[in-house]
Amino acid sequence: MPKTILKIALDVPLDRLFDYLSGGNVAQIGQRVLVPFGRRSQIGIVMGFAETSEFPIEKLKPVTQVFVDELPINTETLNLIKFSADYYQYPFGQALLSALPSRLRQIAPAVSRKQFAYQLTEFGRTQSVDQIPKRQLVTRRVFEALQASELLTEVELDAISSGARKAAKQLVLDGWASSKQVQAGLRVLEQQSAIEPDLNEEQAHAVEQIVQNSTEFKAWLLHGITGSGKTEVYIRLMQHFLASKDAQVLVLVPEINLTPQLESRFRSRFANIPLVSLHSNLSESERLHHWQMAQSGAAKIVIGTRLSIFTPLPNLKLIIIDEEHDGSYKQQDSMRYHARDIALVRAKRLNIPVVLGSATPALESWHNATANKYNLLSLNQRAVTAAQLPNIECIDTTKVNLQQGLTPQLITALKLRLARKEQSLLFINRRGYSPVLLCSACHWIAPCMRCSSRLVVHLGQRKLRCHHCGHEQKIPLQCPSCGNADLHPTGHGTQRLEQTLAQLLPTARIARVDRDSISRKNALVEILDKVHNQEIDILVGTQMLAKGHDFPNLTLVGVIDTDSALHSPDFRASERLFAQLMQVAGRAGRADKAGQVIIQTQFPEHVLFNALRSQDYVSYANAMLQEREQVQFPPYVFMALLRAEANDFALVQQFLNHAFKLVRDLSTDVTVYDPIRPQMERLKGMERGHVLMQTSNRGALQKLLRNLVSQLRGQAIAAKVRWAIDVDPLEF
DNA sequence: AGCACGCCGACT
DNA sequence: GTCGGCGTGCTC
Repeated sequence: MPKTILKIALDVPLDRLFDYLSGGNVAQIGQRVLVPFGRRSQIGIVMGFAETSEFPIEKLKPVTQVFVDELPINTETLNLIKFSADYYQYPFGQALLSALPSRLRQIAPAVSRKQFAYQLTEFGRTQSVDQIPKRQLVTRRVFEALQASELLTEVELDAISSGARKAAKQLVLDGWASSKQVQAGLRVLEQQSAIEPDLNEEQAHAVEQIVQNSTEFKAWLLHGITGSGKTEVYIRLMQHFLASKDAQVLVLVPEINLTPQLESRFRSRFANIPLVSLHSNLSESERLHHWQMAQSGAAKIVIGTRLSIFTPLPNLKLIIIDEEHDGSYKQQDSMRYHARDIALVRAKRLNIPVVLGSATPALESWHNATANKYNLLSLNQRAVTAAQLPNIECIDTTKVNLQQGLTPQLITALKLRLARKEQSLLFINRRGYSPVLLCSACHWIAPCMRCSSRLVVHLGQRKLRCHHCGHEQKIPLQCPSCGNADLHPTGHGTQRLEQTLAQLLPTARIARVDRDSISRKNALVEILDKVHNQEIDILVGTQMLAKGHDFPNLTLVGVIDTDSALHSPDFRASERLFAQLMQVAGRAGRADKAGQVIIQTQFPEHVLFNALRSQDYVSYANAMLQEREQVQFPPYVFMALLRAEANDFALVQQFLNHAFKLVRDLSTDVTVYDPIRPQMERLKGMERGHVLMQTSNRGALQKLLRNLVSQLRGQAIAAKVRWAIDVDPLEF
């Protein structure tokens, strides 16, 4: 009996596979297919074969099309996604399809597209670069590259410059070059790799340890203070692994902002090794192309954001997770996975090493390191030996007269840098002009109608804006509550700080970096270039500035207001704040100049600042862990949230009460708490609530969640609210 | 999730 | 008389 039935995963919120007749088509596991589903067509992935079906055989439909020209997804990737879907209580088909580039979710064959490639004509070969005007730099470089190479594809041209395609087209018009269509591939230009810096003893030790254990699963926690040269350790490791034929390395980075930076550093050091990036700033076709290069094994280095943890990589030999503590590794909608945790699972299943790098490891990771589940490697010296640690001081804002929110000490320090022609960075985690619009008469505050939040004043556009739902409205001329015309923007945001500085220090050249000023595609790169060229004296910005950027002439970092995080009800707030402040402090004095960090706070004696002043992650982490253990918080217990939202809170409450009772009856090993409302009670017009489940027994929690989800799916009330399970939640 | 069917209220 | 509201049910 031939196996004529295909078991197919579809992008539907039903956690099962669907049976189809193969219809004579030959398909492999992991292959993409098109099938009829209800009245429409759907893309599916073949997950298995069978001879019989539980479903009435006469109702089975045949698959419409098998995309035989595409590589099937390998079983390692399928199994990893299956594990994730089970662990995070998410329908497998949806988890699988959402891990693919969007082009592969669309109903069209996605064979690698054709692209144009250029070569010199007979005439072009007789020409010299000196005939091209010196100012047409890109054209000159493209011409030289064409001289050096037989054929250059568009992707290869992109590596020269963003204007290189245009220059190549012009060369065709001039008769110097010709173009033709070729199958998209991935070659690299022959060029010299950048010079290798020497490693210090700690770096060398770290590399050696991992290299000596390179063929088995081990989790390495690379704890290195800012400037200690973690990236150089990654590069040496990659060199080692990539030396064996076909080997692939996956590097995860927290945000797209950091991708181009690391990408160019890797490209300069791995000039002849094919590298692709995977992040949401790519166009759909770029994303597909890069993904397919990874899947085929052509790309040896893959650098990407969290979603790239699910990329099929046939010869994966090493996973590196940079800034492993970063919260953006956790997806906050649909399947709420943590890319770092999935990376650990993937490495373990492949029996390969995984390296977690951070200056301030997540407490979960630190806990695992101290419990010897992870292997700890410490980098305590700054890689540039002359570089000194910054001097950190807290200024008590209750004891001095503030000038527009700035302490005299900070202003003096800023003036000193200006006089010395050194640069400063002011860190303030609030976008906009001021976070609150306040009525001086009745103390009315402009609220967001759709969220339980306040509207932020944006003076530039003369608008009030909600940073949670994006709602915008005009700034009212009088108080809607009492009619008073005296409305005050209260508190400080980046825009106001920028304005204040311009008044106080009229000679200073100031640049602001936040989501508003960076929305244009190359804006951040342009500002950072200006900083490097000493065209900026003071940078004002949000946490976007905290990460990765290296400014040798920056010697002062000011932190304006972080007190709200000190007393936040979120038990992870202080961990996050500490990591953030360590990171910004690390921006100061990276080269041969000692840095100064000034923190303005009402609580200068807070333990967090004491730890920060001595740059002592280890003691602070241990102290935080002790606290967590006493009150039984993660990592000492495992948590899961049942989140729900609806227009009408009564429905949410009814649903959560029902779920609460279910959980109570389902498991004795898991503690369940009464439904409560999250910090953001209302978001985008939806009333929200959640139920917290907690246990020291991960297996019991998994079992409970499986039962809970299957029971809830049948309930009428569950259809009236939007609900989701969040395993190992980061936000409450 | 879509997309149907289905049974009740105000409109050309 | 029908257009359309969203409840309910199904998809191999």
